[in-house]
Amino acid sequence: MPGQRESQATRREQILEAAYEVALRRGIDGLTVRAVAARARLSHSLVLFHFKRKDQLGLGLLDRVLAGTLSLTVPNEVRTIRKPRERLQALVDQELRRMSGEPRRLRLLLEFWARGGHNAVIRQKIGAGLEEYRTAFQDVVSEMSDGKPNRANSSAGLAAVAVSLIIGYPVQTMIDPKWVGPEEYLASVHDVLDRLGKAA
Amino acid sequence: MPGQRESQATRREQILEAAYEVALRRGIDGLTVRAVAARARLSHSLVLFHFKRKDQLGLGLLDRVLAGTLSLTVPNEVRTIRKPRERLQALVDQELRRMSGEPRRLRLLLEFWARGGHNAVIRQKIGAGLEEYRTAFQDVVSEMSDGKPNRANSSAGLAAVAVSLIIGYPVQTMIDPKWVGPEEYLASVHDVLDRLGKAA
DNA sequence: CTCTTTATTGACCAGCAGGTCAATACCACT
DNA sequence: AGTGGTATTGACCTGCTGGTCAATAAAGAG
Repeated sequence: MPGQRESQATRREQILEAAYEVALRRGIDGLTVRAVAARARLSHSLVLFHFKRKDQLGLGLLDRVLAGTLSLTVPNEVRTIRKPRERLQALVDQELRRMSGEPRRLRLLLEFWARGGHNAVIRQKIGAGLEEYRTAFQDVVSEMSDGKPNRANSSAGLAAVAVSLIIGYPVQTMIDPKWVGPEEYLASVHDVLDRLGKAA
Repeated sequence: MPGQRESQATRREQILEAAYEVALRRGIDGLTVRAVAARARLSHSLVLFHFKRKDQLGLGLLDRVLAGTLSLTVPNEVRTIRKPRERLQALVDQELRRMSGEPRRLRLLLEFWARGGHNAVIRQKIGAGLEEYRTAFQDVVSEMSDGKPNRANSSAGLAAVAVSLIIGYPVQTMIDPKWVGPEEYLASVHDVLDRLGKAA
């Protein structure tokens, strides 16, 4: 006996929300069609009706996670900083704190990330998000090699390094939270970036 | 009808080797008792005989992976470098290349890492390996804040940053291999580390 | 040679997974 | 009121999973 009807769009959204919560708690392994359905108080057939296959549900969830993590918004306070070096610093600072702020979501992204090694679609999706993220970074600091461009401050390499520094901390933290505090890590990062671009 | 007999130790090793190969190809999801048994040309009951539970097999495999990735051996050429800054550089260089050298193994570690979020035993094991790894790093560069120790070159924070830089590159690479080449990345890292510790 | 121990196997089981399908109730339109 | 499309459901199927168990063969002890 069918229950309450809903529009396609809102149901999909509701299911994705349930999937997100399930994945946060039980991990991607625990992301079973039936678990999601139970969480959303729906029959598991209905979930399969809206997302034809299970992987489509997973990919939908991945989009959600990517939008939450690998999307860089540069606030005006940062954009208006004149010195590119300080701009980069402020941005790294902001993103590091943002990533650390929601560790469970990042952990979920990391799970997808690892699976990207065996799943081409996942790899491609994350690749697109990551490229966009790095490019945004690159744009913000593109003028850093200002005048004397050498191989070392290639903006592409610099963006990659920045990403490493940003995701590196929460990734280490999720394995042992009580190692280095964020202040200590950020201090080292600051010190490293601070001297970047200055002539020796 | 039982087949060839083997000593406990060698069989365990053989099974672990098979598990490693299976996990490399199919990922941890694909790491099923039967798949491992088939790979080792054994009955799946025998695998369960040597590793009482499936998770014990997984943990044994994790030990193997950790020993291969998060163990730092400092060669004499590096240890005898006099300036701590150059020593750190050489070490980061070596480790970055080593990690990038066997990307599939690092990918497997990353899978375990992600699962560490939901599994306390895994988290603890990786935590121990990671701590050892960082400590070794810390020891090598402990004299960097040489004379004028400020909060920025706290060796703990510096070790964490180094680890971020090292694992950050192959982790990004495994998602899109054709972004920044290792030379470009290493150049940026060099540049960043090169200026570390120099007075402004 | 016998007896015990132990590594090995195939048969079997229960549980849960994803997926299919016919039946059904709700809604919009005429 | 009737009609058709569609969201929703429960029952069902098949395949694979981890795990158990009794039977069996090899090896060693006496």
